Amino acid sequence: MDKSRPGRPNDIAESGRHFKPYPSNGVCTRLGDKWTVQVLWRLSVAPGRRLRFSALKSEIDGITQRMLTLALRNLERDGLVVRHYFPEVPPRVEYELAEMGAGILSALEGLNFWIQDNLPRIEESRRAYDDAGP
Amino acid sequence: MDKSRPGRPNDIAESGRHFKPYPSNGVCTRLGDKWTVQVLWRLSVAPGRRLRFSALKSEIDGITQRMLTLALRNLERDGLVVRHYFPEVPPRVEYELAEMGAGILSALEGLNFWIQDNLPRIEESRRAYDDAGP
DNA sequence: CCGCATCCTTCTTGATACTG
DNA sequence: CAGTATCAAGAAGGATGCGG
Repeated sequence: MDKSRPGRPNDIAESGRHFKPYPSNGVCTRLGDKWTVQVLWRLSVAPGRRLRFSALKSEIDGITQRMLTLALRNLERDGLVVRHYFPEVPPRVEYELAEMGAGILSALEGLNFWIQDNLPRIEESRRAYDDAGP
Repeated sequence: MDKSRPGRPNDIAESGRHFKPYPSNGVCTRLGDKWTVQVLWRLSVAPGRRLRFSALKSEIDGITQRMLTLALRNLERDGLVVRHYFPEVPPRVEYELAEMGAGILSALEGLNFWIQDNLPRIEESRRAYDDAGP
């Protein structure tokens, strides 16, 4: 299990066309990460459910090239997104929301509504807890 | 913004009764972490929606005292769980699932079903992707 | 344009010992 | 029993440079 290496960052996560996927591969973990749901959402509202890499990058505020690439690779690997590569010059790559990708977004609607309805109360609870403070 | 300290771990996250909450405080981030949903789930199926700290700890396989404490503190702060402290000897503490805690579990049902239905296909997609590559 | 490599920082989790 | 404190390690995210 390679317990040998000391505590530096891993910096695994890719190499060549077939990258090494994230160590944490649970579905919920992926949905909880910083960018994945945003990527799925942007694709779902795009015409033809497709967007170029650069379009995604400019629509998602604050994402870096590296993190967008990683998110897309993991989504592709899971079958939630399809990658279309056009070997032109300069190259063009489009990402398309797959059936399963649309499905998981629907499955998230209930949670989405709940959060919209309850976030104010959660934030109030946090304020109260913090004010009671140390 | 205190950029001074070099790249060692933070080890923030608590101190005294009022701990310092996780920096990432989005609801989805919390749900994506390793233990929170498990804790909510165990409480929801317990009689009276209540369990002692030690009961939770023994029911959730692999969780450490530290991580259980942190998960419960964050849930309490968000108003999803209520902490009942009994100053006996030895002390007893019970955690109760609050209304909002039950609500978020219901909101997660759709996602839960989706994952059950689609996990086999996701795993197959992962195998195919990994096999195709180097 | 798209994306990989490298380096670095921050966040999250774990192991262990100790206490009211 | 139910925590706190401390140390350590692993994983996620960001900045930047290079290349087909």
